[in-house]
Amino acid sequence: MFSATQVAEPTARTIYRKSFDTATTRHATSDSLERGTIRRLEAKEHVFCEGDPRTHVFRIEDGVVALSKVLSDGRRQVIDFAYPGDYIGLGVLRDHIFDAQATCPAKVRCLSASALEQEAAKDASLAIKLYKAVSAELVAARSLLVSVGQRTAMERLAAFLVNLNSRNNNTANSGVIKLPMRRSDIADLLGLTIETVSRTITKLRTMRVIDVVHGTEVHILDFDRLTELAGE
Amino acid sequence: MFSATQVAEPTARTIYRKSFDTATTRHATSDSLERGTIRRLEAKEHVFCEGDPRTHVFRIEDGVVALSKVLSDGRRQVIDFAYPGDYIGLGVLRDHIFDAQATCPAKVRCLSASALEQEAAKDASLAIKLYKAVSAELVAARSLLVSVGQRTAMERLAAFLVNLNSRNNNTANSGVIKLPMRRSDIADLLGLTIETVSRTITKLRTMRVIDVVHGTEVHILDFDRLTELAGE
DNA sequence: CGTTCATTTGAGTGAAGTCAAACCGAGTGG
DNA sequence: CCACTCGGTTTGACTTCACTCAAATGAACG
Repeated sequence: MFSATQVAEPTARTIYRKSFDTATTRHATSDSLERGTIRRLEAKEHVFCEGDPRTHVFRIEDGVVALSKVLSDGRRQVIDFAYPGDYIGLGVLRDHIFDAQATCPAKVRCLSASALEQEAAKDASLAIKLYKAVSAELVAARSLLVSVGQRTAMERLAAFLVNLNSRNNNTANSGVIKLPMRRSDIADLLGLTIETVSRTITKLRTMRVIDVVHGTEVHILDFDRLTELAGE
Repeated sequence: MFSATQVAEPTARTIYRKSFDTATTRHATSDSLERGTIRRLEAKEHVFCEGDPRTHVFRIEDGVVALSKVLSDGRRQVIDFAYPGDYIGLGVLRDHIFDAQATCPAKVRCLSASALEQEAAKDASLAIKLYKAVSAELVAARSLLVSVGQRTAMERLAAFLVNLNSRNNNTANSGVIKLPMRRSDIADLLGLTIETVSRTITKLRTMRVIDVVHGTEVHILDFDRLTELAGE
């Protein structure tokens, strides 16, 4: 809604999980995905805003960036949380149609969108990586849509925690989920209010399914029950 | 939930609007997008089901196909309506994770997913077409997510009608929107119940914003008011 | 230790859901 | 041609889950 004045280099759409598996990335030409300057962001700072020209694609290096759409009356839908390794700003549109905002101190690598495009036009393997990355984002978006459209507050929260847990599992294994974002970010992701998110977390605690430390760290006490609550 | 026994050739994810602009499609190699047998479907028949191996990609030739996810307790979220020219079944996963079901008699062209993949690996321009197509799907999915997560029943319905209208505008210009699907399909798309959809349509009629003929044809009487009601 | 920002908790309300019944063509067959 | 069925839609009465408004609590910081 404000800040983010110095929008150094804005770009497109967020790539999701496993975006560009880095193993196969170290290729002849496609190291355009590796170059690029690092930009540091503080919590709440924008990477780019809706309407900005999409000049860059960003890879998250550290922290979390929320992609969101804000309606004219202030209602806000978070579309996705981008974690380290994920890309944001991919897509075909000239301008951004979402805001991208760090939920905590973060670092992003800035990649030239036009350079990426030109290279992809010549290098099918890079183009396919982009394709796969966006496809993964699509799966994530649709999965969230199912939650928001059909599930209860409890189911949405449980599914959210299970999802976050499986992401983190890829790196450090777990039962512990860091929540590096505000309740309002979670609420806006799940199509709920902060009060409902808070009450639901409290209920999960009294049910002894999770434990919460400092409000930002969730310990899963009963994983089976949690996945059960997530429904389907 | 049943039928669709003869799943001739299942495949991946639905490509959205403007998928593969056909103008540039008539290329050297990429006519793999043009070949392929036609399959006829009756209303409610499945093109493929969740869990089917993703062997084919389909282009809608006629009619409308709904992509949806059905939860174990029967709740259903429609993810997208695919119209003629749209693709369904694109993506990177081995199996389908959604159902695809004709909402009315329809025709689809069946394209081999593996052939498409192999060709894309050699032909950057085809790979980029796939990338653009999936990107467009992503925009559509996220836009729907904003509706379902933040908007009221009235706003969702109005936005849905405006969206359908702009699709049809590309062909025959209008003010008239055909609804070649049941109320339940619309309800499941918007995360509402059929009763709420019905009541909301009735309200739009009494407000003289739209008129409905035979329940399947919407005449827009006050387009400005409708877009206003869609909010943002 | 007071200010600020985020979260939690409480009490009451409302938009959309549920359950149930009526309505409305489009077949179909007596 | 009419009676009946059948799937889909509309309308009505009531309920509920999540929202709103409001206040209390807690954590971080100067």
